Amino acid sequence: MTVDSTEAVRALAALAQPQRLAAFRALVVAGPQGLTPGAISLQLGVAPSGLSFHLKELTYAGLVTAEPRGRNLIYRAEFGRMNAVLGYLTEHCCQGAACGVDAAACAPC
Amino acid sequence: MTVDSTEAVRALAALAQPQRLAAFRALVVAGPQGLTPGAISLQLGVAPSGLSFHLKELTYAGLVTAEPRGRNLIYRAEFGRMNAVLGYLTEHCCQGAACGVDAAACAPC
DNA sequence: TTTATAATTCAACTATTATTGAAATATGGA
DNA sequence: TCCATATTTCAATAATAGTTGAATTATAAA
Repeated sequence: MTVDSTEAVRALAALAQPQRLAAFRALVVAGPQGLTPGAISLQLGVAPSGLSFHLKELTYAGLVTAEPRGRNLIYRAEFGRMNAVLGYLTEHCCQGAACGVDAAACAPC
Repeated sequence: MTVDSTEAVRALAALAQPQRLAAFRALVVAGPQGLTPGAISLQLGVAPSGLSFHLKELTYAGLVTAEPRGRNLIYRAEFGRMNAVLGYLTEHCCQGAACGVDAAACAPC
């Protein structure tokens, strides 16, 4: 999976906000099991309506998905998309220059 | 070199704008030689005053530096910083989950 | 010293994004 | 059916970001 520059900008914008980055990180930690907005709201101490706005931004950027489950929604991080964004940045950060990337920085995955 | 979440947000915000991402990419391609604002302005077709604003954002985020040279400025991409941002995202994208990162995505560097 | 060039700064304006609280929608359980 | 819970939507507002063109600063060259 790859991402073009417009999609990259969208994803970067989605993550470029403290609460959204925190929400995304929480979803990353939660893994495939995902989290409900209520759980995220509680965990981060953000108002539900504000969180809903932010989750919509992340969804629009393709970084998370939502699945209805009873009267909850389960939000999950879209790891494939996030990796595609990382791929875009890696590729365009290194083009035409020895950029000294430490392979170890990639290893934790 | 590493980056905390505040610095990561700052860098993401700096790149989350089409003209800035384009300017940064141009500087990455230019490598250590760097580019003057005039050259970037010409290359991307952006107004000098607008470009100056955008370059200031990138500088504030630590992603570029400026060095005076005669009556020009030479802007250069800060590869170390960019890699630190990539490191932050990689680390926090993978935490607690098998995220299926393709090692090849890291290889181009 | 004067002139031309490179870039930034500033002010005014427009557009986008974020926050808040109240109202709406929908589901599950009593 | 009725009530409580989970979440979203909406409207109003506040804050931040981006654009434009004119003015400013500083350097180099004539």
